[in-house]
Amino acid sequence: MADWPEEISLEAFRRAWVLEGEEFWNKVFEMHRDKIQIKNPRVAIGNLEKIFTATFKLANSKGFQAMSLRDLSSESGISMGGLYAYIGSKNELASVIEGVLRNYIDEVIGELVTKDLDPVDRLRAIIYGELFMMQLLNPWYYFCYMELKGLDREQQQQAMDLELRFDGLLVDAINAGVKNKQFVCANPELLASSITGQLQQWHLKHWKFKLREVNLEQYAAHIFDNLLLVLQYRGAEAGASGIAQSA
Amino acid sequence: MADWPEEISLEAFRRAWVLEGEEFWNKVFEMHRDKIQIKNPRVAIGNLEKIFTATFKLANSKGFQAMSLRDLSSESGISMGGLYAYIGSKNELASVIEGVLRNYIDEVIGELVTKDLDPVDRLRAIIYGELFMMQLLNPWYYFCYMELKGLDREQQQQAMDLELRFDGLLVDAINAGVKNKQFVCANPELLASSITGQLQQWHLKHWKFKLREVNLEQYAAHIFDNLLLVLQYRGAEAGASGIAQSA
DNA sequence: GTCTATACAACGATAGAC
DNA sequence: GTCTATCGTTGTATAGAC
Repeated sequence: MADWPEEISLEAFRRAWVLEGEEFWNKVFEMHRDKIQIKNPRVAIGNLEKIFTATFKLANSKGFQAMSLRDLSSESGISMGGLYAYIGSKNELASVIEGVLRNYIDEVIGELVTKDLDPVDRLRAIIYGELFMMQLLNPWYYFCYMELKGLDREQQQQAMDLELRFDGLLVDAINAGVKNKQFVCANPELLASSITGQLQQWHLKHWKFKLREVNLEQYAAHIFDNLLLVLQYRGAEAGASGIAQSA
Repeated sequence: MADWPEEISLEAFRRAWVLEGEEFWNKVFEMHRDKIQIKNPRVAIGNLEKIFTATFKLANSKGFQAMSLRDLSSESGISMGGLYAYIGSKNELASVIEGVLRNYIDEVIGELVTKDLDPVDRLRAIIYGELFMMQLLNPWYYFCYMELKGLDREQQQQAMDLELRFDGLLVDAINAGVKNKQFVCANPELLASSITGQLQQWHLKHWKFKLREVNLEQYAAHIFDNLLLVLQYRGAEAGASGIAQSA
């Protein structure tokens, strides 16, 4: 568990939460150590990274169902027999990926709710935090979004519950601001859904942001500034995000 | 080709454009008559509807790749041999679905650009029109969104081009309003992308709207009213959509 | 712990009877 | 125009050598 950084930047977020590198894959290994035949962590961690990375490359371009384990074997450089020392079955591989991501999101969300922030700062933290997560775990998010319907019903429900919980964070912050008379909002739940949908665009429509040459900070400021305008927050027009508005 | 209705309602849109019933499936049949072995329209149209409807039911719940032609055969009530009188191959079936939808969207968009509307009315027409389309062709939209990466690169590009063209409609309307000094907007392209993303939520997150008991008119008004707030359009707070704001 | 070789079920697709 | 029967291929998964 980590602390939310005081400074809001991708670099500070990257330092506060371990979502890449050897330390990250070590945590992934620990999370389903029991479902794996290989006991030696040093060898398991390296191969897990190979398998997951290859899965993302193949599934996120042609689709998980269209990816065969022969594809995965040649892309990861691990033989078909070797794969089964790590994954149990093809469907379990997808299930594990969803489980790991959901676990991480839960952890970050759980830490956020303990923070005592005023409504504006809270909304900023949620928006920037989720976008930083999506940036660092981009292929994980995209995979889980696109392949969710391939999982069993229980897991689909857990993913939907998580999304509702995330919406709930936004709703609570909006309602707090409405109570303060800082915000005006007729339907906080619908507005929260809109924000969540816009955040998810960052991984769903990566091609478009690349084409438009929009970077993460610009997109975060765009969502946040527009949200304050919708909430009719005073001072919103001046760029209340505290970060330069995109040109 | 049809005329855009003066009144903005799903019923008026439904009357203006033929997107359901026998007449609709007849148009679908005409659109790829040459790729089909069956010549008798009366029998072909009925089976086409069965095949497409069954495909949507299966693909939109478990995924197109995970759906076997044996599944499709039993769901549609047409034998495996019979299917091949209509579809050429499994991949071509997905390709045809994307082609039909893109064709329809192009037609509606093409008709819209010929209209001479002021910026606010134009934005309203685009938002409501696209949502009405998504409502009537819901399974088509969802299928094309989720299965796009299974199609060949050329077709993926055409789908992305269409989305950029749709964003372009919004950008033009926003820019016209900025020129008129009706709107304030620093980055019309990014705002247009946000709107498109929010519109697509209507078919992507159907479960959530159902859970929240949000209907189409409420969602349309939500997007439109918030857009006017973001554009700092005077009178936006009063619910400029002309339709009662959701409770 | 990783590999090659293989089992065998399920797939897309087609031929030919009706 | 639609069906049943069947083809060859490819898929997931495993056994057993190393």
